[in-house]
Amino acid sequence: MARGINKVILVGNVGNDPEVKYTQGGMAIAKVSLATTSVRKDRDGNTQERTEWHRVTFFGKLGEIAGEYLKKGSQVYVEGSIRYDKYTGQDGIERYTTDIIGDEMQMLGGRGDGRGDNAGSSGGFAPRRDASQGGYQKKPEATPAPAAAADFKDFGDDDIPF
Amino acid sequence: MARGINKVILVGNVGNDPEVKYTQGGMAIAKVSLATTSVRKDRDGNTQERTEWHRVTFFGKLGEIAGEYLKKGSQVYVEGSIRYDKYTGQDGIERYTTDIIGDEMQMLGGRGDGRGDNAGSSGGFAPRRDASQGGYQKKPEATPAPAAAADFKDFGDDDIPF
Amino acid sequence: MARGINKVILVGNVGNDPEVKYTQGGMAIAKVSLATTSVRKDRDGNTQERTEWHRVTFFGKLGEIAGEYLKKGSQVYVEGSIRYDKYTGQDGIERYTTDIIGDEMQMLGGRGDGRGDNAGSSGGFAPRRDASQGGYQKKPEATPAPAAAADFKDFGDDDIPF
Amino acid sequence: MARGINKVILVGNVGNDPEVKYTQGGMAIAKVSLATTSVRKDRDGNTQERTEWHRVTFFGKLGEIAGEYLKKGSQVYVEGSIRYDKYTGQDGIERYTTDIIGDEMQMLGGRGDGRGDNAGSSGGFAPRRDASQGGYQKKPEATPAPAAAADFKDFGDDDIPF
DNA sequence: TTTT
DNA sequence: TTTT
Repeated sequence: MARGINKVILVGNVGNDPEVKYTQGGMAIAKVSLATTSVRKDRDGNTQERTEWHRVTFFGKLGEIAGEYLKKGSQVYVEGSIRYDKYTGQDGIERYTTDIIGDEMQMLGGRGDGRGDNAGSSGGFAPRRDASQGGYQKKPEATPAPAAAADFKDFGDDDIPF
Repeated sequence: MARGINKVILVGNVGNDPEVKYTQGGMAIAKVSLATTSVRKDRDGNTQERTEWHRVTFFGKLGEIAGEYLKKGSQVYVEGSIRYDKYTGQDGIERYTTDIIGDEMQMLGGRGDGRGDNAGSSGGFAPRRDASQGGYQKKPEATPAPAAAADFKDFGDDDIPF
Repeated sequence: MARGINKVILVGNVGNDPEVKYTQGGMAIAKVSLATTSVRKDRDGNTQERTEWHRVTFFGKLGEIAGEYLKKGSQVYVEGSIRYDKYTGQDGIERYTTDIIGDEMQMLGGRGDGRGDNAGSSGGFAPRRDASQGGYQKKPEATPAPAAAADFKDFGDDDIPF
Repeated sequence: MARGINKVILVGNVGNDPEVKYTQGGMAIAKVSLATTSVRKDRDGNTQERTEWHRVTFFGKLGEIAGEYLKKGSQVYVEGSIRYDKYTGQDGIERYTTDIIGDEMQMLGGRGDGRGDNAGSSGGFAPRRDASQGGYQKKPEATPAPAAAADFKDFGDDDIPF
């Protein structure tokens, strides 16, 4: 019986173009690193800065959207949960990983790349140019058109009046 | 184009047994009041306490679960969004309402009712006894068995490995 | 005794330049409207869009920062709580208001990549030009220099190692 | 310049009595494991359950409160941030840890009805009996009386009217 | 290691 | 209207 809430909310900048691969069943898995930086004053009055790099994974349709629209430098809102895994490396040593499994994503800042070279775009968010070659594995079949970059939230129950 | 995040997280105690009604299409709509109380010290060192009463609405399957399992006094986690509405009363005066539209709910505290009279129950959360008469409107048709009280989160994509 | 969590997380666009006033004790109170828009498909496959306008209030130092840095159109992250109030208008009619009391704020989108080509700028977010005249009431005394626009989070305990 | 939001919200059950130690400066550091369990149906209709064990650390006053009031089995709400660290073990191997740094905590479920029959108790949550011996290190000096177990949120600015 |  |  389920017990508990495991929720993560991140706003940060993506450190790399997404890596996208597909399961045998054709489900997309997109991975990015996401940086969140915080500042504080230490007791000497000096400003201290610290950056956490989150490994964020998106599955399914959201993985496809992330693979299309996120790129190095994008500022993004991510909501998801923390997942801890353990594996044994080829060297026989047990290692641990922590991943954020994203279940909602929203691009921020209009022209989130900051390279500003897509002037003339009416919206600000464009698919990455190399998206069709991107990732390290092709999707085996035709990709359904990604949902508008708009809001990536899944609205489950179509009956619900907003 | 969607822009924005509108997210509310509440943990509080329910002030009343849920009111449940059904749309013509058979969708459940459950409403409860939820109290969240905060304390702080004022500048005189006195403890000040303030309670907010949130109007929480659950639609669809979650509405059915809420109608079955929540009752006056239940401690509950609710995640949802804020919705503002405006209507004109019969007196011709415009009025405004604020509702929390719940899209996740989880009961807290094991036997959240405190009436402890359902001894023998193996779990602690039992449907309200009067659920079948509850609310102010009957559901027009047979209610599908509610999901286990367990975890009320909708897991959208069955492909996603946890 | 306090019971409950009342937390709101918003990402949206500001609808107006902030209104700032000061209490007799000199505490800033800044108010803005913040829009969050969501989209969904209705059962006919049409895209439906709905915008909520949140009334957001910032107190104290955060109110000063909001008053300086937010302006109409700013995209912003806000974390806070919901507060419901009731008052009786001059017409003798009871009315209700809902406000989001912000306790954390972070500006978004301002060339978040850091590769900005206007090197020499300290960061991308500039105070509003008319900030010194802004608002509808002056602060009675000298304003302490606002914290760097950077991260508006209050780090309470200086002892805590990040 | 700070950029980003790194926020975690957990509701779960504590797996062990807290371990509390103190820095040379006398600051408490309390650590607990917190379990969050989720369920979902796999594609064969079988119920799958998965538990994440979060390492949660509380510093300062909140660490003292956690050390006093949390115990194995407690249900608790925690809000904080994720922190990743890397260290080299005595075996010379680099290892990584992930911790949740708690900055708000609230105990849940403590006889949420309030009609409790052990009148005379001040409230439902009692300090752990062995708190004075608890943890694996003593605090070097007198502990300031912990804040009421009530609400552990730090209200920063005493001027703020709720 | 928790909880249901 | 809840809860402590």
